[in-house]
Amino acid sequence: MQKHPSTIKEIAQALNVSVSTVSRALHNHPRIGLRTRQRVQDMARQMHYIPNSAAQLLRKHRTLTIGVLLPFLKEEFFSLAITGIEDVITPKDYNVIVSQSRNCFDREVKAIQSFLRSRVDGVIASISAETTDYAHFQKLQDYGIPLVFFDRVPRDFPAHRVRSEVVAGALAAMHYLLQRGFTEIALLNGPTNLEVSQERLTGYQTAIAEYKLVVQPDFIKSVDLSQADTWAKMAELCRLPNRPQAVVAFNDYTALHAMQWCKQNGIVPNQDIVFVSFANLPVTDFIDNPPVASVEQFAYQMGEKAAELLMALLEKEVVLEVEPREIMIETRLVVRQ
Amino acid sequence: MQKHPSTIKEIAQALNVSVSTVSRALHNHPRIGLRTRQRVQDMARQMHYIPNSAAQLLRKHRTLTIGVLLPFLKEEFFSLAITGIEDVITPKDYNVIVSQSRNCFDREVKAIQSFLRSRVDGVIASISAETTDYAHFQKLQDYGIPLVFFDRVPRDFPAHRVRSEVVAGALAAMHYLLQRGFTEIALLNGPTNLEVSQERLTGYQTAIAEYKLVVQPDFIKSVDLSQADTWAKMAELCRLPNRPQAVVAFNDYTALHAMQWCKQNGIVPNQDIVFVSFANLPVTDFIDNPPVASVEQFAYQMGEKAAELLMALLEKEVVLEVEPREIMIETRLVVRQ
DNA sequence: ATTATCATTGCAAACGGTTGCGCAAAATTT
DNA sequence: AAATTTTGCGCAACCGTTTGCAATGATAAT
Repeated sequence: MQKHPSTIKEIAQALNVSVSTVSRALHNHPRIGLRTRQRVQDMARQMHYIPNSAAQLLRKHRTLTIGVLLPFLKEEFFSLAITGIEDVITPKDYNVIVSQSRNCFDREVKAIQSFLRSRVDGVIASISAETTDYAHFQKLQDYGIPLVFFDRVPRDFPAHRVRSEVVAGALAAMHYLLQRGFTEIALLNGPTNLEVSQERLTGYQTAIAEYKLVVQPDFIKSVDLSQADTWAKMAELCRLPNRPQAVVAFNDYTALHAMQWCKQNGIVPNQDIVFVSFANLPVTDFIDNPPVASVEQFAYQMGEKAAELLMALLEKEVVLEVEPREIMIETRLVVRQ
Repeated sequence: MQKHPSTIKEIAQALNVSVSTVSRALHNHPRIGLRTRQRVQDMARQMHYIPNSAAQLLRKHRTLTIGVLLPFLKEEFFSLAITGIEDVITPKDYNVIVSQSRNCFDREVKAIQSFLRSRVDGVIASISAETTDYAHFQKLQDYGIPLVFFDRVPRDFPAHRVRSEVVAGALAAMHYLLQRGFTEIALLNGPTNLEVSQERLTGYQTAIAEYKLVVQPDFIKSVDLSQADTWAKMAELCRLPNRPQAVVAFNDYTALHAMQWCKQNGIVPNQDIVFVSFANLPVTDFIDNPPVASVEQFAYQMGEKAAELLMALLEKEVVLEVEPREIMIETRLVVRQ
């Protein structure tokens, strides 16, 4: 076998036909005779022909590749989402190229630039904890590259988005705690630039108002999603004269970090302080004393929906200037035991 | 701004020079005058020029893209490895396209085919639990595409590989248990097609021999790495007349699955049956009662080393027919508390 | 003044495909 | 039997870049 995969030109020579005939035969073009078509396809197989995507792009202006940008692959939420995306696009012969921002703005920008260079057909993104400037995403739009945000969608940037019903989820979480009789509930929220943080806050505040209680500003903390910051904010909470009885955490990792801190500081999680979180990731199955309840967010489905929306956008040749679509994924409070 | 990123041809027109001049100017070719070079680069910036990688590939026969194939992204071991890979290749302007086999042979083959179509420059792979046929990998080799296996390397297929010192790790794990006085130790091993399984077995057997004990075949189980199978094999182990006092598990997930089964069947993990595992993943930090010891495998470093080796292979124009290189990564037994 | 040298730049052919159009032969219609 | 349609295939341009080679004008050497 040779170093380079064979080309249609080589197939053409071997069969003594033109390259255009080979190209058409391989695509089952109806104007090519059945006989020739067979001969070409046989020869292609025999010569181990593999189409060169790059060459195809050059003519067709599509790479059959989409870029996926997300904060951390190691967070199960995102790897599940990727799987959802894969399952939608692979059957359509698309490929995905992933990049992690690791919650760092610069890396995010670099990733988008790289997507641009490889001329991805579309992008699915979940923004970093630091992102407040959206010029890099704007650039995608300017070039007409469809963009779908999921989960960590930006607050002030209009674009297609797939979100979960966080407000409802936060409400459910709060109702659960309030019904259990807790009144001192803290919110260990995420970065304020994320809409999903804002929504948690809304749900939190609404529920407190419903119960005619008063929101205590000290109980609302915003963490940058690092372990260190979560620990710091937990310390602040526990230093308050009225220590919270319960904590609603931004996600499972935040909750687990917070619970870690508790254990290291003589506070028994879910006993001294009750934890409720978002995401309900499979990893929590392994944990003996997980948050007592978690708002399931269906990561896989979010990935699926985001990919489906993107595929739909790619389908229509001209991306007509539709207003950004928003797809909501239900959430569900899962109470353990 | 326009729909398509501008091309060097457009830049050439705008400046009334030839495309070759533009191309050279952008690459700081010494034969282009300083003045022209400046004008071109300024104009390129102004017109938001982004090189088209596909077009470059066509000429240069390289995509600056590598394919990474692994079983599951959601397993922290692999997402850490990816991060290691990224950190090595991104500075060199390479991109990674990932595919999950999900331990399924067909998916693995499809992924490689897709890599081939996109003409990746190289491939880093960790094989699926099902893989015993290596024709798809052979194909890569035939086309001269460098291939580096890591962690889950095939047993009977010669290729570059990055492995950890599993035998030593298994020995350490066994020594730990034997020294604690256990004699009835089971091995909850992985699929036999994986070299890493074989190595665990070797370490296991060696240690038992060292202690003048006799290997009990019933104590050696091979699981397909699914939760269901792990549960089944644990059930078998516990049904034995002489139930094992300790279990060495293939990796953290296997251990956690096994411990789950124990809890559901009235057996207290690490008390009735002591668990030792491989990998020592960060997730285990969140677990109250993790395996008492774990053989740290340095996933990130494995990714790094694999990427470095691949880069080295890509560097040398002609991939001379060197014998497959093998890089060993140390392991270290971490005993908790 | 003539020639050799050098610094710049352009021409044109790739790279591997796709596709509109044209043309001949075969099949069909009148 | 002539006119028309259908069928099957090739020609050639093009996608965006790179690059060997030739061409140009300016400068230096003779």
